[in-house]
Amino acid sequence: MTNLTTPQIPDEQTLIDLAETFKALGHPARLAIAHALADGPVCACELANIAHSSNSTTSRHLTVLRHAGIISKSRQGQQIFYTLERPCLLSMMNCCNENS
Amino acid sequence: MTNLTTPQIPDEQTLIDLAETFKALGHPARLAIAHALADGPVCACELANIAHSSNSTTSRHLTVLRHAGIISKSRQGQQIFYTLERPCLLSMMNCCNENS
DNA sequence: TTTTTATTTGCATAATTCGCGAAATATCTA
DNA sequence: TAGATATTTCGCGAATTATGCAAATAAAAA
Repeated sequence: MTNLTTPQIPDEQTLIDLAETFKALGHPARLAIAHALADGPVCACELANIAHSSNSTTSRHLTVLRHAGIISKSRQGQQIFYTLERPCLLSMMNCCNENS
Repeated sequence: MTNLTTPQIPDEQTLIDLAETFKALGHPARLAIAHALADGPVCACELANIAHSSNSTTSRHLTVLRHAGIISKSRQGQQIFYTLERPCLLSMMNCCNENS
């Protein structure tokens, strides 16, 4: 007895977690940051330029993205490098861009 | 001279539009609504149950999703039916769910 | 046309988000 | 250890978002 319809709507906690991820991507600066990381890890200082925001604001954006599991951080000497943890991000962005 | 690296970060307006889409999906109730529409159009009255919200709140959620281009509306008799305009939504949700 | 059913909007309020400067931390270097 | 560099946290005002009730709209039915 197979089910050909769309799966049931996810349970509430799953929806909350998913919403957190989408919400994290729901800001131009954070989207720019995530996009920039598609090429590989980048340090926080450079990401502030990419986000066109102050260091403090950028740091907050990075925290939001990290809490959503979209990026991770690791120290290398004086600098902190951020890494994209969601390789499918670019295809997601493309999907949202389509006109149909 | 091909470019093997990730494309340039989208221009500001594109980022703003994309961010609006992700932001629209950044709420559990709206995510539940969008997910429910994957099977086909559903009327507003039923979506209120799915969203576990009042009619007025649900109506506002629907407006947000529609303004982001994620859903569309059409009247059928007394009811208004909403239709998913982003078939890739489910795969996007799966992407965000992966643990790596 | 009046009534009923479905949906949206105005309003008020509570909660959240955004952004930056200043202060606090952490690590490296002299 | 003292100083320089990189990053994060704090404080706070401004702007935005979320939510439900009640009123307003829209279209179908009587």
